[in-house]
Amino acid sequence: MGLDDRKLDVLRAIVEDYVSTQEPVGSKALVERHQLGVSPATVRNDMAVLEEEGYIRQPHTSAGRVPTDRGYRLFVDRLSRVKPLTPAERRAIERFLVGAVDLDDVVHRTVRLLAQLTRQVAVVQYPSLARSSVRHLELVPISTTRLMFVMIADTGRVEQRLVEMPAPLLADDVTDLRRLINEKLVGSRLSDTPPLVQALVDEVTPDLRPAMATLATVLLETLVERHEERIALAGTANLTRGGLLDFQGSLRPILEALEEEVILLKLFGEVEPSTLRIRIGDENEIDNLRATSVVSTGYGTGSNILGGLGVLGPTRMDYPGTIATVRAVARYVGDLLAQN
Amino acid sequence: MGLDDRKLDVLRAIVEDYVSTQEPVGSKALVERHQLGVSPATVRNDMAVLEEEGYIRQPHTSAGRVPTDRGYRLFVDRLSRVKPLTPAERRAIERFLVGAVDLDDVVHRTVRLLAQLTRQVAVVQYPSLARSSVRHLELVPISTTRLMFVMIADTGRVEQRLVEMPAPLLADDVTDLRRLINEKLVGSRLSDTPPLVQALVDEVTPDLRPAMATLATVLLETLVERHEERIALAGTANLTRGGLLDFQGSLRPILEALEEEVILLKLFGEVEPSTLRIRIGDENEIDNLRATSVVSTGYGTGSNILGGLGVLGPTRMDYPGTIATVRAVARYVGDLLAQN
DNA sequence: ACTGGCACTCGTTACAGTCGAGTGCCAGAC
DNA sequence: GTCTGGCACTCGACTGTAACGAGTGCCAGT
Repeated sequence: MGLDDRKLDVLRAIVEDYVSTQEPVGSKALVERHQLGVSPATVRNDMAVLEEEGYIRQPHTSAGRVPTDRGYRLFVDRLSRVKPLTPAERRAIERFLVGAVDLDDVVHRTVRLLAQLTRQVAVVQYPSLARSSVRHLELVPISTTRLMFVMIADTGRVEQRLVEMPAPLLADDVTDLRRLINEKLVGSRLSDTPPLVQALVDEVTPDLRPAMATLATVLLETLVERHEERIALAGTANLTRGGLLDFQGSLRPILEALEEEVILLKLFGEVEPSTLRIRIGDENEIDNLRATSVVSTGYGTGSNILGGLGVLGPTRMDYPGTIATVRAVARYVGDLLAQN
Repeated sequence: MGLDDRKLDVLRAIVEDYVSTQEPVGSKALVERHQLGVSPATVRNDMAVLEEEGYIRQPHTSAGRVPTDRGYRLFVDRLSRVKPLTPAERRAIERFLVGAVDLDDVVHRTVRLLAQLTRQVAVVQYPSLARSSVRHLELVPISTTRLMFVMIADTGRVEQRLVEMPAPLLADDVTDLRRLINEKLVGSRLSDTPPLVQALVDEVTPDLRPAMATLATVLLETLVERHEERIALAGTANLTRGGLLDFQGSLRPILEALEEEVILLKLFGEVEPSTLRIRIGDENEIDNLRATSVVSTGYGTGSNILGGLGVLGPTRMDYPGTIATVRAVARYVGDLLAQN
């Protein structure tokens, strides 16, 4: 299959024009707007080949061409160059963090920044507990049989949980439990804690064993199970840009998908170190998102990856710009979190 | 202005029909679907009066009538009866809370429940800190000059904040500070703390005074300022029901408004005890929400109001059903929080 | 291998005509 | 005085036709 350089140029031009105008692009308009050095007729021949190969298609017989998911994929993989951030964007990113007082604040600012810069729906996963380590564990007596258990992770994330104890506890007991738990668990990665937690039960004096067993259960539930993954979302209003031309007319399935934390976690939480991942249209496993593209990446301190973030938008999106922004924001957030 | 009983019946019938069919309702259809005991012609005369008074209007000359905001207002105030919950709804509400492990969980379940039952956008404010009281304050040393400060409220809400200390602290210093702060503040309502916090600085030994002053500042910031109000949202996908016929075609302004915490707080956070408030269309002060109605109420334990919750939807909504659901959910959440 | 020319397709727009739901009004009945 | 049946009228929704034009595919010529 002959996809020579010019055909690739044509595809690139089609993608760029369609992304910016939102309208099917014809051969004549193409040669006018790009210096291709050939006539419309030649471009038409190239287009016919590109269509045969499945990179573009015609919405109607008498309309211009539109990239297919496959076309976007080729564009992203081989035809686009990184678009450097504008100074304004750079400044916006640098400025967004001044005055961020805590983790919540950082995450919220980040997600809004991403939404604003890319003009798309932005998603930021809170630093995953599984990938953090324990900085401190606190037990606060609420009543003799109730404890509030608070965990502080090195990322600044705090989780708490009310625990019902099997038998009344004395203040000294609580102190003992607290000391023991902290001794054994502080500093270890949460994903490594299960064996440590198990071992805790044996470390303790027999009379405290039931209490510690209860605590251990709750610890495992809170620290290890998926429940504690949190996610922030912003920019849903951006879905309405392009007046429903994207998304074949219905925002419904997309809004529904965005409300499912499980789905968001699947999209933005499963990241490999320093890899930026792009899912275009049909490449999405989520049926509701077949009309969208997702750009996601991990962020973290150095090689240690903490969580994922990214954006979701129409397949017709400015990939080079979006990619650059997502990368830059991820790097900044990572640096910021490394500071504390 | 003569609005006799029959005219009111006609208005009620119009509202009910329009809400359920989503289409302008004409005189003939009205007498067929409701036992009004009069002819279409009579109804038409009544309609003319209702229109003159501004309760209904005609989208086009040859179309049926549609209630105006004013018409809905009259309907809500004087024409609708409370619609009892269905057993299924009752069961759903009772079931939603089983297994709620912490405050986050309660709030999330509540907001999803509300969205599901009313089929609208649901909003739940976390128990307001200003209206809670302090259960415990914890200081966790991160380094010699950094503390993590954690506050646990009686509602189960937990707030944390990283504090940079002006000078290194010893472990004993931290213990002292912790004890003192807890002694003075535990049990008091957050809105009452500012003078207490001020007094703290004087209670402490001179060498700890700078440290305490720093802490006091952070305490005030964290506890008293608006920043700490949190809000949960669900059901935005419900905005797309009725295929953009509501909302004059654009979800944009509504989605934008829903992203502004400030706006949501204004709508759902300013509640008076056990009052259910309804804002219909133009009655909203937020321009972006002129095409929507908001039903909000407070929830709390007994007379002590903790926060607000409610729903937002098209002015064309099932007011009696929505009101009943919002009330019921608020009561349940209040009871649930009272238990802990 | 590229180009100019040409016939063809088909969606878009405009316009005219019909249909019918719904109205307002009025004269007459109760 | 209030309600009703009847009737003319309005106007949006829908249908069909025609003209338009952007864009294409193909082919012969350079």
